[in-house]
Amino acid sequence: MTVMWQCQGVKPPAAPAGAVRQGSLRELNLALVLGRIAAARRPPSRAALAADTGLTRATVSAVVEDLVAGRLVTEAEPTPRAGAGRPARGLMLAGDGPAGLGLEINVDYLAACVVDLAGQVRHHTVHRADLRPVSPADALGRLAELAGRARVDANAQGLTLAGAALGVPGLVDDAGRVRLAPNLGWRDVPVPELLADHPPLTETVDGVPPLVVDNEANLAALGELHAGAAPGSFLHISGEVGIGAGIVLNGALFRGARGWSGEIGHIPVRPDGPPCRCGGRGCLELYAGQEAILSAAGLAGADLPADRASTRLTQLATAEHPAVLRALAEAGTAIGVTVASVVNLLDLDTVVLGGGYAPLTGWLRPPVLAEIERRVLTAAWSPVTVRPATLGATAAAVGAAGSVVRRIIARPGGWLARL
Amino acid sequence: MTVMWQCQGVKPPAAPAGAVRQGSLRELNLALVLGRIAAARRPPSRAALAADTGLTRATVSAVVEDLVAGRLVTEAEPTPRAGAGRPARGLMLAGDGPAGLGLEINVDYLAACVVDLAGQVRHHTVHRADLRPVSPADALGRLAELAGRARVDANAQGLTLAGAALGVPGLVDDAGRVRLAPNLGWRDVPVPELLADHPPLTETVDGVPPLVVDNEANLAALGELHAGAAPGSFLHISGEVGIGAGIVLNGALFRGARGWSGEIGHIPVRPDGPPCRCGGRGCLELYAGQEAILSAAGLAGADLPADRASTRLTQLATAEHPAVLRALAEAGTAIGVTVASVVNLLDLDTVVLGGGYAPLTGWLRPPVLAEIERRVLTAAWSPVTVRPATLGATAAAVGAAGSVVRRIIARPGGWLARL
DNA sequence: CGCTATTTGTTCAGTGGTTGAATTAAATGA
DNA sequence: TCATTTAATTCAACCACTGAACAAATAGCG
Repeated sequence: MTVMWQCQGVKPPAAPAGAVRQGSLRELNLALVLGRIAAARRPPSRAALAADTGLTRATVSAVVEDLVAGRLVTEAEPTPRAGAGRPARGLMLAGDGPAGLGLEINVDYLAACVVDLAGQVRHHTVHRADLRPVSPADALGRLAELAGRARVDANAQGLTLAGAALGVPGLVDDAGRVRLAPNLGWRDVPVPELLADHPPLTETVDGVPPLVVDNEANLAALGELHAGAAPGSFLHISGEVGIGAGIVLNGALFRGARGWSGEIGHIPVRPDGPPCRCGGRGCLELYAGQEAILSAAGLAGADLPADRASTRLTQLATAEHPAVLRALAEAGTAIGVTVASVVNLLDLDTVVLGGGYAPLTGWLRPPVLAEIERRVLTAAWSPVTVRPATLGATAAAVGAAGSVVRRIIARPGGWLARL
Repeated sequence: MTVMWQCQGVKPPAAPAGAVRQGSLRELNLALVLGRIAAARRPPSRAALAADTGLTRATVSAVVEDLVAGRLVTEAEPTPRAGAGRPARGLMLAGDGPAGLGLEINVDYLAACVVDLAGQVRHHTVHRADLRPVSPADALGRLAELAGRARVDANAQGLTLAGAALGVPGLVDDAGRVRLAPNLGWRDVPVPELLADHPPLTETVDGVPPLVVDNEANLAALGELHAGAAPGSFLHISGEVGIGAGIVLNGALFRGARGWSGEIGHIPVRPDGPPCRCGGRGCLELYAGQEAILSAAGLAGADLPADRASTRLTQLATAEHPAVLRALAEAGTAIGVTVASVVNLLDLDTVVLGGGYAPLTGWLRPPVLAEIERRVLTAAWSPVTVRPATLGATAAAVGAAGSVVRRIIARPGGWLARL
């Protein structure tokens, strides 16, 4: 049987860096103009784009024509603008063109969502189930079903899915294989092969396989990058059962030499502390992981599902439950020590608390900031912002879908060539 | 008086990202071809470049013509090559074109060097002096004198200086101002203003001021990137009086949001450890800084100059002096704990020990590797290499000069336009 | 020695894409 | 109503790359 559902991991999609042919020029300008349209707060006119990019109005017109023909851009209706002169026709991202499918497998739920070019979430399904006892093949089967329904819904809305991304709570290699997902109990799961039986969700576009598998913390950070008002560089920490981080540098996710960056949960906080299951000692996860916080708060036996734990902690903290407050202060201090290391190393000016940490930001922020103040050499000149993630619990799925859309915006040539 | 010696810090030189005009195309291909020539091990022919880049032979010929006219490339003499067919004419970087001037101010010496396009060090002067009691203005005056002599020597060799970079052991802001250089005793030193009195070393090329001021650890890492066989991403740790790090990601130095990345010396190793002068507690510098190692080795009172300390330690370690061996093992463990954090976070596969650590690598490596093994989640699948820097004590100056040359190679358009 | 095969480098017409100026389009305001 | 103003399109000119044909320079072979 031929593999119908091609798949890959996180290897950069053949970064060109090669010859700059004649046509590359147009491709670059398509990306440039589309990027400006996407980044603009209100629909810009062709003339404004010309002034903004430095291209001629003639060129912008030609480029925009291509983008409109490719259903990536539409003209906004009568623009309410003052002043004399012919009124500008605003340009905005099309709401009925290509869209991205985002998928997520987590410990206690599956999720699928569809995001259009403009970043709107057009479909969203969450399927709650404890997936630890389920085999990877079965879990992926259920996910494919969810994805199929998402596709039908998207098509009904006039959208065309142009790719999909899947977030998993673990390490993924270049081939899309899940090397290790401890909290899910997966090890060396060949996602591409297991999905080969299922019908493809989309066709390959521009050499990019329709499904990209990535770490959920990475995808959540990407979601934050493109949903929130986050700056070009920040650290996104997701506190779930484990603690993961996505590092966004200069507007791009940094994946590391092998795509395994962001393992912040196993940064040592106290090198001589208690042993961690990773083999090290005194890892952050032992002080600020979900289990650690719950047990410090005296809620160890409650056995709450992951998303409930955070809600419960928020309730108790709001009620000023002393043990919970103490547990959160301790966790915040540990996070702060770690974040101080990261900021000293990378000089980031923003830290986003995501996942289960997001609702707890009010209690975690003070100790985190205190440690940064104490330990970061440059803190005096340049304050570090600590803020909650703007996306909710589904950040990874939305971020996954957003990453697909983002790639289209960054390289529209591929999508247009497909026509 | 007009400022004759323009200056700036580390802000990226107006990253284009803007319009891709007609001419940009040529500029990109100039950079592409020149980059391949620079990266090739033996002088490639035009035909080989065409095959390599994907451009046509016709285009490569035209591009090369421009590069030769601009003195960036020369034809190698009769290439000893076998096989039938017209013999290829190899192309190599010109040894008599533009060159970079690298400068360094450190605690106990000043240095100036000139590096040509091919990466050869064509001039090198070190002026030893304890600069702590000297005023910044005087120190910079002496440096300007050194630079002037370097320029004369370079010109005598037929080289044209196309820019300069200055490394200082401290934090530098966008304007080239040294915000803080603790070991030098500098604070808020406006390098550009202080150098305004001195004659300019070069003219502005392509909008880039002739002098760029940067942290010495950053420049040393850049030097390693382009001298050593280092891969695209690595961490370069310089152990001097303080401990600095340069982070190279995907072949580019990562500077952080404000250019202050790499402050690895103040990453907490033991959050509750002894207080550090930075205000934190248990910083790496307290366990692996030069003073810490010397005092742990029982050499505290020796008061050796910075570069002698490392030599002395090497001698004693070679002689298996027990206290020294113990001190190095402890320092290595502290470095290892910190490096493990970094590798967990960034997934780097190479760590370079530079500065004073380079000659001590034999003793530092085992404990560093041991900590990585224990604490890095992905260590089992992907080994981390720990190796000494290939450049010696002058890595920063050479790296500074190299960074100038590197910019010309990356963007030859600017240099060619100057003609 | 001369011929062929082979590979390198150049020349030249053709084409795609941007430029700049002129032109058309559509509104405001006196 | 018409001048003014700004937006968008049209079109000849130009720049850089492409592809193919051609010239150059060598090795191998009879």
